[in-house]
Amino acid sequence: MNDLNIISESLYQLLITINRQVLNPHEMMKTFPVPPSHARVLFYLHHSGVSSISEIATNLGISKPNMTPIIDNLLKRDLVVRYTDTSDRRILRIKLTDKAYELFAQKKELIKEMLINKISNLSDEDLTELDDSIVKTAKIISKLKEEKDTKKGVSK
Amino acid sequence: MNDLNIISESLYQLLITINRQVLNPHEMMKTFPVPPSHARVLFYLHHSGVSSISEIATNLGISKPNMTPIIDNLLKRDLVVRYTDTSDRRILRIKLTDKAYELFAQKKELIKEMLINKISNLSDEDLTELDDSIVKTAKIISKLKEEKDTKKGVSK
DNA sequence: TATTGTTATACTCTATAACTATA
DNA sequence: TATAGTTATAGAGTATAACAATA
Repeated sequence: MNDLNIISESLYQLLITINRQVLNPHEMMKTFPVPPSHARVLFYLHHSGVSSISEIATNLGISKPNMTPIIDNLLKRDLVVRYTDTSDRRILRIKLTDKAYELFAQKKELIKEMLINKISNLSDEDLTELDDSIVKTAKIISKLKEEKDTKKGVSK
Repeated sequence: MNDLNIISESLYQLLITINRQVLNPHEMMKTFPVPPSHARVLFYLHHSGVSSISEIATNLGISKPNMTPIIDNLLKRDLVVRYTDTSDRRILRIKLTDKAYELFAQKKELIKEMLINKISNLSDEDLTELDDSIVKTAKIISKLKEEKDTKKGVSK
């Protein structure tokens, strides 16, 4: 029988350490050519695929009226396309463009370069152990369920 | 000889997985009773101790004029105290109050409860392996150097 | 009658330029 | 002359309430 309290403490410390020493989310968001809320919408679409405006708003905790200028801005920058759902003409579907996918690929490479730079001073022994423990951690964490509202339309 | 490219890919995937499945930084920031920039100042002070206004501004990428209302607001909420440096009367030192430290302790407990809730469905075997790999990962990551500007006063 | 998304609007957060005080 | 921090101000981001269109 495991002590969940101890494991959650370890996990908490890991999260703190990562944010301080590896990748600060705020710094990462700032590398995107759009404001933070807009970048969050892009991340959401990158992960979830085509989504309605309400679905994005609910899952990201952004107010619906605020979505209009955000999507307008992303449209202007050719990062998303917007089209009406044929079966329910109230709903607008938002989809990332190829340009957006390219942007994500570029950012990923930049982040990886930064990570390489950070870990390059570790000993070979540490690197081997790090790779092993990272893969194990990620594998188990990916089993955790992700809570998300996947309804097409979304009530309050 | 390790392949840094492969390890950085593993690390990148871990960061993505954590943000999606474990703890979203944006959600965590929103639980603080102050705007995001104010919460970032609190985090900075919690980690770095007493700091000057310029030091905080430079390290967090916040403009100096913007620091004035942020510190005023934190003062009003009794989360920081402000006092003049005796050796250089231009400099204001900012320090967290006991109330702020209590707030951090409370938030930590809430996050740990949330983490326990998330991992409680894992098998005993997974939990044992998770704890082991987390501790190993955190130990090695904590060896990475943290870049920070520690000058008292700070130029551009 | 309920839901999707928008408009109108006010409030909050933020950055740039010009300033005062101290070194 | 340079630096710490502030004031003034305009712009960007956000949320609440009321609305039009569709179901």
